[in-house]
Amino acid sequence: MASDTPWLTAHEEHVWRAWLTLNARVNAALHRELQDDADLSMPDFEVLVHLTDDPDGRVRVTDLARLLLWERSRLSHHVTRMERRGLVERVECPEDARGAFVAVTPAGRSAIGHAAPGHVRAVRRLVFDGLTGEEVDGFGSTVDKLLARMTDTAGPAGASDAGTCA
Amino acid sequence: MASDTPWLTAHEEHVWRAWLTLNARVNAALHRELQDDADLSMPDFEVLVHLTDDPDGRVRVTDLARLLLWERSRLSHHVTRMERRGLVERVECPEDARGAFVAVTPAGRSAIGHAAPGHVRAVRRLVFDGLTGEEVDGFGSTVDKLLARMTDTAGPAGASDAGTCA
DNA sequence: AAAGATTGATATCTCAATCTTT
DNA sequence: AAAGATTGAGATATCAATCTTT
Repeated sequence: MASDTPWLTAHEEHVWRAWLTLNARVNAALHRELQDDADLSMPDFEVLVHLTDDPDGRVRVTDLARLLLWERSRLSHHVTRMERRGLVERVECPEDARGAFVAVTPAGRSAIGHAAPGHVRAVRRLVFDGLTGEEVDGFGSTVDKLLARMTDTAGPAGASDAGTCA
Repeated sequence: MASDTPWLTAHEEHVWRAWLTLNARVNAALHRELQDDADLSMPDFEVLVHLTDDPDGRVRVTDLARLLLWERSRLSHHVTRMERRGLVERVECPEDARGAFVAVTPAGRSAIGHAAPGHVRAVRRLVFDGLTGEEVDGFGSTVDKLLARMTDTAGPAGASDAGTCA
């Protein structure tokens, strides 16, 4: 390893490793939870969260990709698979024939409705229970600060902002 | 959604979403960094970190899987691919003919040596620069607390502890 | 039979084309 | 040509067998 690189301090190294490990464990636990409860993967769940957040239950492909921080091609493949399972469907966009919506189906709503309570319980149990209000606050503001600093530094493509179809 | 589930508070929900987003962005940035610098993926890098941490540069398959929080089968496939690229090699275990070591090759050491400085710089830039010492401390102890609480709750298989071959 | 590890089939992700509409 | 989206090929991940040694 090159000798002129400022290395992480022992404490930082520890924090960094702990962060990586914590993430892996949280993801694994939530994955199992969703799988057992509703036969959904985490990506499935994320997609459904954003679709059901919309009043009309449908979001333009590019917008959804931006919300998810995914590449459009990944989303397209994923939608194809979820469509095959009846969880979502593609809907043509009247105002722009190039575009398309992804829309939740009743089955999709049912699936996330079935999954959400257990998922929320798991997030609570894994992340928030046992932390003091002070800790949650400090944790949150630190995460926010980190996030704010990199908002325009990373992430695949900062696409347009067309909330509606046009 | 069922009505008797204690939902996340607005603040917790915010923290949780921020956490997910931050992770996605950090991972994406580090991925690009490693890819550009040394043609390594994050999983490649993680494997090499644990191998080069060992004095002999080799670790038993099951132990490595535990360190990585991976399933053995994933590791086996990954080792096959890394072996094909000359980064690691499989070594028979003399004391237990069932077992095997994964060992770094000189090319593997060279690759991680080439990747490490940029990677460390990126971690510093993304996560630690701009945080006060207090914030880093608070962040670290919170992450530690979370991690400690779930140590035996999650993760694929808490395997044996054979550090050496036997 | 249990432990250590690998294999094969399938699902998913990534990257570079491709296709259509603007 | 640029924007919106999809496709196909190759890489990686997951899950359930399988194989060998203890």
